[in-house]
Amino acid sequence: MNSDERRQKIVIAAIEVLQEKGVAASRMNDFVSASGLSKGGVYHHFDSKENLLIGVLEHLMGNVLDPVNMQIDANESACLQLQRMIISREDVIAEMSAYNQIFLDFFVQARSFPIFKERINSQYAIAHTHIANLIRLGIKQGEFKQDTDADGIAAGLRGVFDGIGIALSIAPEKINFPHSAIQSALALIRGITK
Amino acid sequence: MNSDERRQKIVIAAIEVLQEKGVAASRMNDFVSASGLSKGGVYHHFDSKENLLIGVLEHLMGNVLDPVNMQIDANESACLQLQRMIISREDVIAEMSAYNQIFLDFFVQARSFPIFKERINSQYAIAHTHIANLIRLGIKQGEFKQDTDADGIAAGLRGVFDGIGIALSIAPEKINFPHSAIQSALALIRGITK
Amino acid sequence: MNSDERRQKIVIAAIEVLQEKGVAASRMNDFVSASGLSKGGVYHHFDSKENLLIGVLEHLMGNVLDPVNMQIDANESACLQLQRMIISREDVIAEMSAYNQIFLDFFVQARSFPIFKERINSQYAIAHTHIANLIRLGIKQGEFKQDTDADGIAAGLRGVFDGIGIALSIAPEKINFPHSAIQSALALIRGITK
Amino acid sequence: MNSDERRQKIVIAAIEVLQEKGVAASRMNDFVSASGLSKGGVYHHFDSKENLLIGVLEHLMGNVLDPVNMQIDANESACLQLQRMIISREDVIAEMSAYNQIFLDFFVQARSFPIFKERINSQYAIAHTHIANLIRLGIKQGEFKQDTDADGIAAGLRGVFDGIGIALSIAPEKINFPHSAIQSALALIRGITK
DNA sequence: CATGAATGAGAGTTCATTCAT
DNA sequence: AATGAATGAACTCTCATTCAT
Repeated sequence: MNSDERRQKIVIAAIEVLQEKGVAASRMNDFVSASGLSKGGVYHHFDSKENLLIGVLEHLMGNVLDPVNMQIDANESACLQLQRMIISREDVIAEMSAYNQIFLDFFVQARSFPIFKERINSQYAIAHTHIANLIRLGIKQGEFKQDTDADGIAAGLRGVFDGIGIALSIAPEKINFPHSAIQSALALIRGITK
Repeated sequence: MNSDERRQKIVIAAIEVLQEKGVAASRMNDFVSASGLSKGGVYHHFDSKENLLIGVLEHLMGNVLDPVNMQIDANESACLQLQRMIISREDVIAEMSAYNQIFLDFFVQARSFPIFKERINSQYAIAHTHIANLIRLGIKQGEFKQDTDADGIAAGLRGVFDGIGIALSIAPEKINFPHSAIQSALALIRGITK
Repeated sequence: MNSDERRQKIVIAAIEVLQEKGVAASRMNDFVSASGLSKGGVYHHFDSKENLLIGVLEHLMGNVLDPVNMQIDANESACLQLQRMIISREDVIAEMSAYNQIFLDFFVQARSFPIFKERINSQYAIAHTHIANLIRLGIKQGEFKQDTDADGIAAGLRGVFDGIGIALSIAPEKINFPHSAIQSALALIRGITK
Repeated sequence: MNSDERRQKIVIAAIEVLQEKGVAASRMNDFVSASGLSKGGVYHHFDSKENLLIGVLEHLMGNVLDPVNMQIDANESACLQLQRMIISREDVIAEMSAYNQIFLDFFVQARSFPIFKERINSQYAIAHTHIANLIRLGIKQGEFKQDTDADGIAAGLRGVFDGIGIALSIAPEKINFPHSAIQSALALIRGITK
């Protein structure tokens, strides 16, 4: 098994640990046990816990979040583009359900791990700016109300998914995921439509 | 100073620490320093870090979240009641802005502190049920679309506030809090209105 | 209640704690709670934990061990004097049963509390010397075997009582206290009799 | 050095500490210093102080107490078997002299460490039952007096050794160990012989 | 490449004692 | 005399990281 494959395996094992225990409560030993390697073996591939967590973050961001179409077509309805983005991602969102808590966790931990902060922020900023720009396009096109707070609504849209994630972890029997999240997001967009 | 006053002071000092460092990175020594007491002095009032954090949680839940009107008037417009709840809480929400991150943090940490989970869940469940019931009332009254997913939208509403909180911590210059959160929430409600 | 009475009450409450928890595991707070006074109240009467324990030790040694007749009559059978000492103390021994563990505990702890050591040793030495002298008298009188190791047998006699105490705490259903202890002690004396 | 060897070394170093300071006054740091390892090094092999003490207890029980012949020959004189057991163990007893205090200490501490209690009790019960059974055999064979209290005498025999241990720690100059203990034990047996 | 024993700074907690009231 | 909040040194234990093998 080559080095990249080993790293991949360690990261995937670590994700399982993180899902079960959360970022703050996961210990290097937990990652080591889950990896099936020895302590030294893991450290051979990731020279610190921080770097392993960054590896996890990049794996998640690369494999789960990446395949979003970030192109804006200024000549097409912004509303349709937003809806398409949300709906087309139904499968991605379903897949994300398992990782949603880890993401939220990384977000929260980012405050005390400056290196996470940087990476998460830039990733977050890209998505946020993309959505806010679509909303601004919609305002310009006259589809959305003139007084719409593009950044506020963009943040709210993101929050809808986090909120569903939280609700899922508290009362899973009440939440139909990802259907609920998509319905809430679409309702939010409807709410800013003229 | 009597015991209740002192506990209150310790909790308030701890909240400042938590705002700055987050739950996972806050050490008992930080709480001790912030309190102005000695280590033993703090332990005299809270016999473990966990209990101090529970004290913080209860203080926040009692003082910040409590004063919400949980009465439902079945003869009044559900939509108006929802809007009033959101708008009337603008001052509470503004005050909460400072605590929003701590709440989210507690949510995330709840996985590794089962005692938090219990308390947060029950509090969360109360608010969630209240909002979902209002939405159901609106559906019955014919104000909201018949196919509205009451629990999903209720979770989404909650998420809007969390999402704004996250956005605030990442790009505070873009977010006008609490205005953005309220606008997003109102838009979401508009989106389910017939 | 005057000072002496208060001290007495504190000591008696402390003895109950010591019986339940043992010397090493008993905390000043336990003594305080048991006394019914406040922390400051107990410290008013005993200015340290060590002094309180010494108070307990002296109470036990004065009230439970004191009333032994330490007179040796060189003209009377040493064997009879020894037997009388053991038998006449049957009631004291029965009463002691409750305190036996505390005594043993103090003996063992004496190693790390030099101030106990001194008091316990002197008390122990008095009893040991008395018994050893009676045995020596018996050797001289020709009642006991010439090669009897007076100090060894004296220590063994003491040990019989400690041993019964240990057995009591492990298998109380098998031991008829103080009968067993007295029978063992008498057997030991018989064993050195010509 | 492999794990078993290291554990052994740590235990042996700890025994020296316990001999010097006693169980209650021995700190983890003392065991750490004595071991020559770091704090973490010791904790790598024993995950708590309690487990290290259990390791000590088992080492002592396995290495010092184990090699007693626990066979009873119903066709041989019980008295001879008892005497042989005591005398043949002279070397073991001499070796035990150094450990006797630790044993007694563990007995006393057993009250506050329930896990010790269990292990000590079972070990104690085995030895006690063996001796009591030998005494009962002697009664049946007509060697010992009919009214002999087998459990009481067995406990007394054990006590003789503990008592000598106590006397040793208080007045070592007077006690010829293990000779005294053996003489006392033999005298006790003689005392129940017809 | 891989192992796992070892490190040590620092975490949470305890507890005899003090002292303003 | 009595209170109990407060002190702080000392305790047990944790855990990311290192390094000889």
